[in-house]
Amino acid sequence: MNKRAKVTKAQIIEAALSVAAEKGAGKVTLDEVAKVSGFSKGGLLYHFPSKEALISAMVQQLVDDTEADRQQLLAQGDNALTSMIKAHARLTEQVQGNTAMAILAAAAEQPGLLSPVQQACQVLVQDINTESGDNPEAVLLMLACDALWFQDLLSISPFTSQQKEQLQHYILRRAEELMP
Amino acid sequence: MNKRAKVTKAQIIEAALSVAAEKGAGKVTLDEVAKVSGFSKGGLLYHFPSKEALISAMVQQLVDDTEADRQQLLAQGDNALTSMIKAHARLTEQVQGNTAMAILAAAAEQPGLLSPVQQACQVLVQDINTESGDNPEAVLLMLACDALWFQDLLSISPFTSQQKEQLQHYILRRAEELMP
DNA sequence: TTTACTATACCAACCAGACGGTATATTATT
DNA sequence: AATAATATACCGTCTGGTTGGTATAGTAAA
Repeated sequence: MNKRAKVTKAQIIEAALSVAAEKGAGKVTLDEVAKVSGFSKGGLLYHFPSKEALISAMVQQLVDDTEADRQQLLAQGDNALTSMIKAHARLTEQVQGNTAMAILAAAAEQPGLLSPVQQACQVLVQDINTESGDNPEAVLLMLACDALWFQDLLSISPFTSQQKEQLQHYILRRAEELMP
Repeated sequence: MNKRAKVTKAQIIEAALSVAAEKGAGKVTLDEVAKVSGFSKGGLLYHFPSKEALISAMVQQLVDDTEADRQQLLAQGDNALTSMIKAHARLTEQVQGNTAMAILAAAAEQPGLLSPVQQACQVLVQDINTESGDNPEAVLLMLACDALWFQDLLSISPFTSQQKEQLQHYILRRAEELMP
């Protein structure tokens, strides 16, 4: 797969994510993605052999991006818990914060497409448990962080952005206390 | 609205929830719901003037049921935080645990349909903050509880059911310590 | 108590448009 | 020229929604 195809694929995925964000996770149709991306429907199906393949790629990109962020933070010396928290915060702050919409699009299309996400979650929990010596407090902080993310994803967050930031700082501080 | 209509509406909603759970949140079509519920498509549209109205009713039922549970626990003397945690646990344990699928179905159809959920969340946070004197620890416990629920909803939970139970107990214990 | 009327609850058939996907043609790139 | 990339034109199916109608139940007048 050369560079041009990669760029095109990325554009298509980005368009699909924005459709999901604006019209609803279940409204990701090939016609609409074609219109938004500027490519024709035939063009989409050249790069992704089916709609399912497209959504699967969206999910994979989300998983890969998040994992890359986390690995980078780990390499900088952060522990598993704080790196996870920071990686999540980055996802939320993203200017084009639609990346996570892949999850809802997959849940709408076929829940089975989410298994890469589950696997990534399992690895994460394992890492955190190993590092914290199975301290449930660590998992609790991870879950709280997750919830803020889920709430944003569904646009049901009861917090203002400032409150969310404060909460994230609070969680991060607690994590640092926990794993010095 | 008399009893018969109420029963029929409930049956339709139940069928819609099971379709969402089995086929995916975006696959809730009138045809499929008609087939599963045993009513005709015309019958559905007699009770719910549009698909959107049906999904909206699903969301409202979820909000109402949860709020009823919570109020009952509050009346028994529980505080806002522990009653919320217990109400969430009940939702998860429900034999026909599809109720929460309303959220994903709404996210698939039109994200705006989720605003009742957001309002309910706001009330919840307000109650918890008032009772705890704005102690962020209380919100943190609420979020952790939420996350377990979201993970189940999307079938991406990295925990076994036993681990989930343990975590819920841990959260509940912490909540009781926090608000004696 | 029968009869006429009305409202509720539901259904089968249909429609116009949207859907995912295919087949084929056309244009760029190498 | 050969291959990769994109566009156009369709096709069969499914979609949300409409229509006209039926059966049942209640209600009121005779």
